[in-house]
Amino acid sequence: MDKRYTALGTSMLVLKLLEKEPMYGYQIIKTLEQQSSQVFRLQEGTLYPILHGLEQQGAVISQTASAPSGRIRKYYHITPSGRKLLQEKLQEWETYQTAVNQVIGGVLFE
Amino acid sequence: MDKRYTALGTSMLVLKLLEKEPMYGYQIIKTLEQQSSQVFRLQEGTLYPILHGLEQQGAVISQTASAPSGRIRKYYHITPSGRKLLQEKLQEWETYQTAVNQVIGGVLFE
DNA sequence: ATCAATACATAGATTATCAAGGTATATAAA
DNA sequence: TTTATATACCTTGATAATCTATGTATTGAT
Repeated sequence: MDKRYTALGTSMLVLKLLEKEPMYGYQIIKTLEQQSSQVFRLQEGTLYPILHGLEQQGAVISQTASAPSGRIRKYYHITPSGRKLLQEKLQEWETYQTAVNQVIGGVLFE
Repeated sequence: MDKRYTALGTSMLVLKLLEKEPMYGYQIIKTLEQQSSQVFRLQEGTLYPILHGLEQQGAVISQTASAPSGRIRKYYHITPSGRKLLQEKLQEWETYQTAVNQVIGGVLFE
C-alpha cells in the first residue's frame, strides 16, 4: 500500500482470507489486491512479518507443500484461536468505522 | 486512543471538526471523544503535533484569543487549502472503507 | 489550601508499514 | 539459449503515526 492505513486492518484482512481457505504468502498479496480492486497493494516486507507474528501467537499454522509445478509453497491455516482473534478484529473495525462515520456525518447509516 | 487506528483518520477528523467551527486543542479532544461515543480518546501528545503539522502545511491557521474566563486559548481555523485537503482525505477514507468491506464481505453495501 | 479540570507543549519509545535488497525456481519470449 | 518476467520466500533499515510520560500554568470547586 502506498498509504498508511491501519494496524487493525492488515492482519484482520489476512485472517479473513485464511478463514475461507489456507493460502500462501504470495497468494494472499495477489488475492487482497484483486478483491480490494487494487486498493491494497501489500508489500512482502509487510506481509511476511505479519504472518510470522500471527504464527507465533498461534493464530495460524504453516505447512509446507509442493505445488503441481513442483514449486515449494508455505500454506498458512487459521486456527481456532485465530478465528477468535478475527472476530475481535472485525468487531473493532465495526466500532471504529461507525465512530468515524458518526464524526464525519457519513451517509452510510441512513 | 488505546488502539492504533489510522493515519488517515486523525487529521481528517480534526479538519472535519474545524470545518464546522474554529476550535482550540482541548476542545477538539473533548468534542471528538463525545461525538464518537468515547471511541476516540485522542492524547495531547497526538493532537498537538498534528495541529502544528497542519498549520505548517497551511491547512489551518491559529489565532490566540482569550476566553470569557480570561484564559488564553489558541483557536485553529481551517483554510481553503485545508478544506481541499479534507475533501481528499474524506475521499480516501471512502475508498479505504469500501475496499475493506469488500474483502470482509461487509453488509453495509447491500 | 488543595485537588481536579482546563490548556498549552515537548521528548522518547513503540509499532506498522514501506523501500530496498537478497535468494531461488518456473515459464515464456527473444 | 539467453533473457526477462512472474512466482515465492525472506530480512534489514528507514519513516511516520501514535502513545506514554513529563512539564508548565491557570481556573474553579471542595
